[in-house]
Formats: sequence, C-alpha cells, structure tokens
Amino acid sequence: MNYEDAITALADPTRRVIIDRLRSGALPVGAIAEGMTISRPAVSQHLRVLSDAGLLTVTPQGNRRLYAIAPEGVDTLRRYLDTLWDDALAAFAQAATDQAKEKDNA
Amino acid sequence: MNYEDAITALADPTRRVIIDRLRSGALPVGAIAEGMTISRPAVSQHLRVLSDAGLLTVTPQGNRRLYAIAPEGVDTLRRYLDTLWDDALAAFAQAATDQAKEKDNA
DNA sequence: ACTTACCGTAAGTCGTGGCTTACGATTCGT
DNA sequence: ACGAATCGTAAGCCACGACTTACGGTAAGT
Repeated sequence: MNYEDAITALADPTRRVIIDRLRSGALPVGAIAEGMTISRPAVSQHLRVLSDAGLLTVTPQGNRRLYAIAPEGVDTLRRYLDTLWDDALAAFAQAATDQAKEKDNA
Repeated sequence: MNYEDAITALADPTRRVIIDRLRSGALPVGAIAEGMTISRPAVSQHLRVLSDAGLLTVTPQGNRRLYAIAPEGVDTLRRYLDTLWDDALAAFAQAATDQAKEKDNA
C-alpha cells in the first residue's frame, strides 16, 4: 500500500510487461506467461511481488487465478509523483525569480 | 528522457532521499551528502544516475555543482502512470459490468 | 605559487534480486 | 477414482548494482 513497494515493483522491465498485458483486463497466469521468454514460475514470482506491492488483485476462479491491475495501488504512486511534481515546479519558479534578482544587482 | 530510466532511478531508497532533499531547491553535492550514512562518492554516483535519467539538472557554479530536480523528467514518469491509471479504471469498470451481466444469467 | 576545498571517476568487494528446475497442492474432466 | 491441467513454493545459481577506498582534476583562498 506504500508507494515505495509500488515503485520498486514497477522498476523491473519484466513486471512492466506483465502490467501492460493486464491493461485491457484480468488474465490467468498461463495467459500472462504465454509468449514470454521467461518460465511460468518466474512469472508467478513477479505476480507475487506486484500483488504484495498492492498493484494487482487476485481472484481465484476454479482451477485458475485471475490477476488484474488494482487502481488503488496505481493511485498511491500517482499521488507521490504529484507532490514531487508540485515541489519541483515551485522550486523551479523560485530559482527563476532568484536569478532575476541576481541580474538586477549586476 | 524515457520513463523506464526514471522509474529505475527512483526505485532506489537512497536516491529518493536525495530527491527529497532537493524538493525545496537546488543544492551542491556536499550539502546533499551532509548527514547521510553513505560516503560522498556514493552520493555522486547516485546523482549521476538521476541526471542520466533526466530527473536532475546540473549547473556548475564556480567550485561546486548545483543539482536540482528537473520538472520535465518527473512529468514523463507522471504521464506513464496517468495512462496506466486510465486503463486500470477502464478495465475495472468493464469487469464490474461483466460481473453484473453474469449475475443476470443466474 | 601553494594549499585547501569540492567533486567526479576507477577499481574492487559484497549483498540482493531475478531466473531455472524440481516438487507439491488443488481443481477440472471423464 | 484417476489422470491432466493450473499454479505456488523451495532450493540453488548467477549477474547486476550499491558501496567503499584511492586517486585526479579544477576552482577558490591567501
């Protein structure tokens, strides 16, 4: 649920591929691993990391397990970047005005 | 400039500490490393990674080098998460309606 | 000019994380 | 009830990255 785990999970390229495959909707593990270069257990491990980070939800359905993107998890990371964005803009504007003042004194 | 490098750079906890220290404005390397548990060269290496990822700007000023958050770099990552957010919401809504239909057939 | 301060880079060590194969558990089909 | 399918976990291997110390290069102070 914390943004640290979320950003760590999304840092891996393979996990971003998995996320991309789930963009259009939930999928079972086999369908996710289909066509990928790594083994299915490896995909399972990645799914585990993504779930623990709050980025995926799991719904067991009979024999299979459906994984889907958890909007709430994405939102926590989004909010972190929003605050960083706000601060970065404010600091940038401040630096611009400071530099203008500096030029006045010249 | 690509979001992959940006998210990889932000995945490291130490680098997030550095980013946090720059939220209020630009700082030289010595001021950033001040009070941190790691050595100053280690901080330099992290600054290098963050700069290469487009998240920081460097402005040499006499003896020192000022590092500041690059709003543009933060924005690229923000946009990636926005698209992910949109898709996640759409898939989530689709799944909800599907489940409602399923209940109708019962 | 000489020293001091500030910073980046090189080389080397070590832990962590991603991958594989092997195995066990659960559920569906017949 | 038995075999097949789907999936998670354990153990082990290996590369990558984060850190250290040591060094060099440039600018400021006196």
